[in-house]
Amino acid sequence: MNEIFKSIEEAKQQRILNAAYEEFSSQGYTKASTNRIIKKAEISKGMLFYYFNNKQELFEDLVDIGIEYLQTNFFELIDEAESDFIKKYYLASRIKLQALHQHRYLFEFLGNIYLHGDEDKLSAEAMHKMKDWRETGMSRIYNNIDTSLFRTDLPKERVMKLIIRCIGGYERELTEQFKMMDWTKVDLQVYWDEFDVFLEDLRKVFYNPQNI
Amino acid sequence: MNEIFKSIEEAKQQRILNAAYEEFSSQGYTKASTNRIIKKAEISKGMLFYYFNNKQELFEDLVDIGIEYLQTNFFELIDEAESDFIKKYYLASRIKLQALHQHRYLFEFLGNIYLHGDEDKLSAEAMHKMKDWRETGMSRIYNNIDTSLFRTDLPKERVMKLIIRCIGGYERELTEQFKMMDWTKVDLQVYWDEFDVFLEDLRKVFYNPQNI
DNA sequence: CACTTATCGACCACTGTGGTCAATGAAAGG
DNA sequence: CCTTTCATTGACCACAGTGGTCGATAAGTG
Repeated sequence: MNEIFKSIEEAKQQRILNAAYEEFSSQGYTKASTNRIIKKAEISKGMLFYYFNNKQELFEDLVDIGIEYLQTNFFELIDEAESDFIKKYYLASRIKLQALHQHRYLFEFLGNIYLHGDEDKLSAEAMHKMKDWRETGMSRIYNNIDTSLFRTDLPKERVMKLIIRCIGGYERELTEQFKMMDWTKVDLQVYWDEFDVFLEDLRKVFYNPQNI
Repeated sequence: MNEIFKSIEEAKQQRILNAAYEEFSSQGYTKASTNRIIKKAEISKGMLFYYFNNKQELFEDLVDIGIEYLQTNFFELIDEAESDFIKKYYLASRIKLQALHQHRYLFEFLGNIYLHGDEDKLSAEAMHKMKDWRETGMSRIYNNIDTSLFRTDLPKERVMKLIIRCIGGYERELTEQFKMMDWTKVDLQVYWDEFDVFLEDLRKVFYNPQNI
């Protein structure tokens, strides 16, 4: 798909990808600056346009590469068979953090495309891929849930929504904290321990006491 | 403080304020464009620099005006005496929505100043005012909570955190939905009804059954 | 009438944009 | 060894957008 770029030194690829993901995810397509990207990636201007012919193609390649990466390094690692929702979500979070470690801004990049109104920069094919990827990915997490574990005084769907909101709120707190520091160097164990406590609380609150 | 601006037609003031809040909150100080502001506010370039001498002063005035507005139209309306946390949070949300109706991007503007790294554009006085405003405002909501209403099998603080995360997640869902549509014209009653159901669920889940 | 105040947008110097390309170094092949 | 191919650079370009100015008016006031 882009032989030249894919044939260069892996570390350099990563530097360019991460710089570009960060720039596009924070600025959106139009305001993203190729100059800032090359500065952050520490390559010359000529090289960027040698690897990717222009801004548009760079963007398209980023989407393709990103989708493929998450496909193999996130969604496919989620255990569809696991039916305990909280456990499954926990495992998914761990995998997500693993992926974030390598491509810190990838999730933000793909998530913000629609937010920035950059859909029109996507080829019909890429758009289809993204939709597909999103749906099958989500279904991997949200399907095959054993709702009989839930407390019974509330409708299943509402329990599930509450759980999702709680975890979402927690994730948001964490990422906001992490934004401040160089979290690739932070000892994550502390945070995982806190996370464990949090999930136990969730169990106590949202599961049927018999099933804890 | 800025007599010229404050003496003009109220509707025009609002148009300018909203346009500026939107621009600064989404772009940050440096990237915010006065050209886009005047276009959105439908005034001429000359007028903007007639009311506010330059970009910097415009920004400072926005902060001052915003803080004052939220002081009288948000924080002071919160009933400090209310000790039922869920009820209080509900009332605060209603007041917030009321305020959002008039200045849609004000909360975002003030909230994002630090995020965008625009603290240096603030005078020491404004900085102090903001800190003060934040702290007393927050304490108005989070102080004087009757934690004896909470379920007793979890530490109070953890129950409270869970509640906050749930409501935060819910608010986020809503604002993301609202971003898509012109929500100043939406019938909000539907959403308030849903919100009521949601809060009842929270009660059931996080309060001691005796106290529901 | 004069004098002040409100309003406009063409204009300015300047910065940053995406993209090009002639020049050079490095590697490979015969 | 020379030639050809590939990798790499950054000065350079036309252009778009920037914050800010200012002389020309129009509107109001006394």
